[in-house]
Amino acid sequence: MVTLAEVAQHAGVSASTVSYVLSGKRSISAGTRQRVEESIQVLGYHPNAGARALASSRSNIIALMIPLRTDMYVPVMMEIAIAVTTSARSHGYDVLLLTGEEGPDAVRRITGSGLADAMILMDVELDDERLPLLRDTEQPSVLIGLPADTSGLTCVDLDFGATGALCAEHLAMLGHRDIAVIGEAPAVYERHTGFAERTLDGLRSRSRELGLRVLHRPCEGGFDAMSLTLARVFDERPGTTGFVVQNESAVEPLLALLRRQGRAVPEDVSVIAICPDQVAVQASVRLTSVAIPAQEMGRNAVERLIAKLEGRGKDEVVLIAPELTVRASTGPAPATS
Amino acid sequence: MVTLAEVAQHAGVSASTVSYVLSGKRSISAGTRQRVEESIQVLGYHPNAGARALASSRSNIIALMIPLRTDMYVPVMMEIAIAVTTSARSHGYDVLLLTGEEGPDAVRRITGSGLADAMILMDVELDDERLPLLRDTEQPSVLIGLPADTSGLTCVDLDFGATGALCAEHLAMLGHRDIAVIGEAPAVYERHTGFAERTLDGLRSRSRELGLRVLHRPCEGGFDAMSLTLARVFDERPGTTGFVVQNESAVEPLLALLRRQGRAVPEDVSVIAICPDQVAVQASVRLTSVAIPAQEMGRNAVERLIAKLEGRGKDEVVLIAPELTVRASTGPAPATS
DNA sequence: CGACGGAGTCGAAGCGCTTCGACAACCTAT
DNA sequence: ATAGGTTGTCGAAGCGCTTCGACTCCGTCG
Repeated sequence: MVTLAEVAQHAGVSASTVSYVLSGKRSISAGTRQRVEESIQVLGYHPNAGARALASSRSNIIALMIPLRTDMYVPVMMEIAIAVTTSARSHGYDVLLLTGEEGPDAVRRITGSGLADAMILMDVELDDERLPLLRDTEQPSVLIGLPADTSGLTCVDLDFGATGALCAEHLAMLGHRDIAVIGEAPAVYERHTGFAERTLDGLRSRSRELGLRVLHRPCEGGFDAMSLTLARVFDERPGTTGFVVQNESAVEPLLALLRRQGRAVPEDVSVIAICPDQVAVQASVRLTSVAIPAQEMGRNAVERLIAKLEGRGKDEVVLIAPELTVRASTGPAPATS
Repeated sequence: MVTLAEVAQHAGVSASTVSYVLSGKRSISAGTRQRVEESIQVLGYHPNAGARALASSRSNIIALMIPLRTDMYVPVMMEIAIAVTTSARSHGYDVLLLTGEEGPDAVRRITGSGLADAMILMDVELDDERLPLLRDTEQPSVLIGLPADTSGLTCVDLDFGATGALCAEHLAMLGHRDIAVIGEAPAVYERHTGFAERTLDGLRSRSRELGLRVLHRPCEGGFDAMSLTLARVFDERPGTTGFVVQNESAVEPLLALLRRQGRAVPEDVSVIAICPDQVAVQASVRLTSVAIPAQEMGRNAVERLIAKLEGRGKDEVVLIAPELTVRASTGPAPATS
């Protein structure tokens, strides 16, 4: 293992000089810099992370808490995680992966041990028990998601309220009157995960203004659950012609079921999905959708976090404006029979 | 920030004693131990990770390199990542997330800096450029996946060769004669990712023994790609009655297309998927499948790694035996027309 | 022309922890 | 009673790095 001291000796300078070459915190003559950099190359030097963390009290690590559960749509999580990791790296940070499993203790452990300089939390509940800890600590943090009380916090999220409203508007504009929302699994609501409720609120209040009737049904993913849910929807509101699907693992089952029932999409029934674009274009019908901008959320969160770490950056709530892309799954409401 | 020294003072012992209480590396009297533990509680002490790493030259961190690409089925990756993280935590390790993006440099950076004590690599190519580095270093590592040359390496993977064979056997037993393999995206083969080729090899050689005719077609996920692929399959081999699908994002499109063409599953056509069980039961037909045991792979990899870190544990290749579960998507081949 | 300031470098003092050797106190076995 | 072992505790020496103050050159300005 090569140390700073060895590099210094090899380059004929003092250890501190090498350190300053590395950090750029003091000016170094061109000649010295070059000699040092050569020695680093030749010896294959890599600064020791522990020593660096100890001396500077910065680990250059960002902690990322991802949900453990499997009832949330996973690709989105994965995409965010990768976006976070990639952009963190481009700022010189590594990412430590934590699962929600440990809960608030994980927050204590990380802030206490100085393992990470900052953290990003995903899957935030409306009244998340980790929040008080975050407010108390010096350690910068960013939430991906929106709790009920955002005071003293920085949050990044898709504007799910607007997303719901957008769906309502699109369907209303096409002349639909009875619409059904296929929501996330019941557990997601019980846990009071903000995004699901906010979507619904946004959709409902805009629907009221537009004179749409809304039926909301939570739904576990999969074919069987969707089948039951769909039956009950048409049972209760036979005239339903518009669907908004939030649970992505219900999308394909829904399409298959509608097909099987002889209801054509989009001639008889329109479907809007809230999902990443990739999913929308890969489905068995090219789906009109509101995109979940996973990449952007991850990148944005990292950028806020870095800003905070560097002293710029304030507490703020960033709501990304939703965009609805019209594809082949929505069309004018059929003439009333 | 509370330090060891403060705990020591509060408990009326020396710093080294506190350290020994924490590590258990020397015997401590019951009384002292208790006083120290109380002080730790009262003061809310958390050992500083950097200092600990520096002094002990162990960071208690495992690095996990996941693929960046999006052409691989993501839920499996996510599941493995979560399994790795969870079991690492239960052994007292944290997980550092790296994307394949950095390539071999990431390996150098991690081993050089002592940021992690060991690493787990996913998405291993047959002739992966990271392997020489791993063989050269002292740092323990485990691959999830199987390269061409496993000498000096520890690998954990599903036995994809046997998986392919198993699929062939099942279809042969049901009387099918012409089968098609819907493979991963072409890029996966070009990259020489081991699992895809091994599945195919296993399937082909067993098919030869059993007298099955095999048509293999790589396929990007999604409806459009699958539609093209399927057309070409039936064009070339109109008598195809059995499908083995490796690319999970092709499963639903395939089912939808078959339905649309009026081919009933499993009466006219049988479909086997290679995918996590959850996917198989949630599909629009309950799929006969060979499970990808993501959890087990993750857990297993961590256990081997810990064993190596503790000095037990040798280089070995662990191939998990595949299990085929018969569900509703396979049945006897239709009588030849 | 002397005082001054900036650029470039060095030495030394830690950062908070682990770990080694030393030592005191006690408990056996002779 | 004494040698020998255990057991429990302490002090001190680092681990490899950052960073502060100090120092030496220079070039510059009044």
